[in-house]
Amino acid sequence: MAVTLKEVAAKAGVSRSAVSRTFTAGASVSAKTRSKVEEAARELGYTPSLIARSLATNRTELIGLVANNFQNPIFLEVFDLYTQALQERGLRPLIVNLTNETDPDASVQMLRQYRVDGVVVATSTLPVDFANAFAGANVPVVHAFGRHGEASKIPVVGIDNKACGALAAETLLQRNYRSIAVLGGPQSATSTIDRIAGFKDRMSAAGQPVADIRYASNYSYYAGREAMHSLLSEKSVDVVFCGDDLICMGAMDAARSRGLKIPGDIGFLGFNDMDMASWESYALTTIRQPTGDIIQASIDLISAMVSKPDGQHPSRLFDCTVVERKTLKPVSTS
Amino acid sequence: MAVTLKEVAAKAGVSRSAVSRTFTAGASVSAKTRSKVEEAARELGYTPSLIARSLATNRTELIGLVANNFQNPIFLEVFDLYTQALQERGLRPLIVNLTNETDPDASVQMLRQYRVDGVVVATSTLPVDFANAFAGANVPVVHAFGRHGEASKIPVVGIDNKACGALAAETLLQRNYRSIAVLGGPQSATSTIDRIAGFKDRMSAAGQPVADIRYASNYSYYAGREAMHSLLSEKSVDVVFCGDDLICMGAMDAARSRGLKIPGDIGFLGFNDMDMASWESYALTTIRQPTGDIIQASIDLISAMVSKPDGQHPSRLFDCTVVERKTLKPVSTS
DNA sequence: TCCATGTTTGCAACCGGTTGCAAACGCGTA
DNA sequence: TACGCGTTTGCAACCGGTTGCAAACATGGA
Repeated sequence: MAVTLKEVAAKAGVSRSAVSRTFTAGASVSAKTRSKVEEAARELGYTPSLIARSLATNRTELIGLVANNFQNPIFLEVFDLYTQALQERGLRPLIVNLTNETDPDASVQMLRQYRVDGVVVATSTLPVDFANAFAGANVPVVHAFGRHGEASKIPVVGIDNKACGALAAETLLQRNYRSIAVLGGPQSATSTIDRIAGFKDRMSAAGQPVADIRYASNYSYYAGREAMHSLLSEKSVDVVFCGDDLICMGAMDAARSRGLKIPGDIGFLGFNDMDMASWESYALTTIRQPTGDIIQASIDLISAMVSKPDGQHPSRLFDCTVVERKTLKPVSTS
Repeated sequence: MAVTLKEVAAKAGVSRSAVSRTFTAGASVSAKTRSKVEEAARELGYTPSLIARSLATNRTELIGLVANNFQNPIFLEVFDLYTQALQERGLRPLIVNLTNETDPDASVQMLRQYRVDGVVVATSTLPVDFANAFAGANVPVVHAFGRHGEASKIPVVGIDNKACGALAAETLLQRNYRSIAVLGGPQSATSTIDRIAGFKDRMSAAGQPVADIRYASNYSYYAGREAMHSLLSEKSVDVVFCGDDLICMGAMDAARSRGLKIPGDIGFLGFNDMDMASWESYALTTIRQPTGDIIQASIDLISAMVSKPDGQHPSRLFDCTVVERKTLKPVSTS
């Protein structure tokens, strides 16, 4: 059906190797042959088959991208950046939607079947079997947005969640908030656990209690709203540190629907700085996670691991920063 | 590196064909051979190479998914549904991020290089060359969310934008709105053109003028907000029909920042019914586009085209419906 | 026991490229 | 003109599977 190497070779009056070489960078071809081949290829509308090439070279230029947060808009940014950054490097993402139903084994299996050169897992929690499954098959894996310092050998690119939790506490303490609550992401997520740990450490260092800690059932607006309603029906607090902007927006709407003014009656501090955080109806003060840097670094890392499997490939952590908008009262200058 | 057919065959004491056949559905293998092979494969951790198989069978099970709306959260829903639906059918998406910078030719080229079985284009405007490029290579293409009734041979799955525009006009007329404005998506998008055409037809059928028509520069919150500010600085209107929910949210925030109450002072009607439309801070009354149905149908269609290239493959259109929330005043019962 | 029939098996060619190797070539110099 | 050296070229084997074909095998009936 499609035009093949052989046909181009015949038309150009050269060998198949010659054609192959004109299409592989850095191979030795004379200018004359090259132009003959290129002309023939153009006339025939030849497109080299990456499938065949992959088979011969044992490289597919395919990177598995595993994710499970298809509900959270932050992931759209992640997607956008990944697909573009990979495209720029001549790589292609093969996406796995790791929803709760599909079992991880099947996904591992399918990525191995396609002989992906490497895998980037972009979920805060990495199923442990994943690591082993790919390690067993000698496929490099990078864990983006993952937990640092795990026993696992898989390099991580992300943030220091404990430090970010501490930064959040610091931010609230500076403003003299007294009754401080935490509304985290799913309780089982390592990112949640670490952030809250960092948060509590900083609070107790300042001799302050944490008024309430609870968890949204998932990273969604609705989960945030529901958890916040449940919190407010039990007690009143001055400020809430949320584990995710989306959760925070849900929480804000819950507070507003109970007649509370933001930031007058209650303050909110988000996490991520997703695009929507700047929308006027929310104008969320939030801890910014440098998504772009993390993604760029994780692609750099996986590329390096693919080309130098035996090299050193250390984890990389980035700093978070506070983005000031309108959901917290100003820093106390007393 | 990876375990191959040959090694499994050797271990199981059978021919390579026998191994191949135990891994291809519907092939003739005795129960005894099959179990020998399966055991050997398990012990060796064998995973058949889809690359090699694709080369031999001329089928990759890869579907190109081309999109350019990586900014719009509606696309996350689209993504989620596509990846899942494809996974269920044993197909895999190969995603192309058609940003303004990347030239379409390169994307066509890369999808052809990977020998995708088919392509789903999920953007409202399909670059015309796309069609020809794939048609030339005999690759089936489906245009999801596209314009129906074009001269092009490419089947479309989507909605009847003119009818939806008329539905929007009808909805506003029923509520006795008088000074009615339209804030469309990008002016060049065919979906915008058609919706507005349908809208105007219905309005003039009722003998009503359209107070203002303008366009957001892209499908974003910010573009909507900016366009709305520009509208309100020139005139005041009773209600605005927006070409997209996201644009509508931006427009709502612009109106609110000027002190207008919704729906008291001004009404809004959105389009799409994306997840966020139901958030309390917006509670958008909107025209719902059945995204899930469209995606499912487009996958059905592309699958059919792949397996029966010569069959009839008609376009499919779905109906839109109005989702009532809180941004319009009630239907007038006079 | 022999034959006809249907099933299972292995052989070998093929899918469309890549690449090590040695032969052929081009070119400057003696 | 002959020689040596670096470049370009074609040959042929290989990547890891599939599959048409014919031989080998099993099964049941005569």
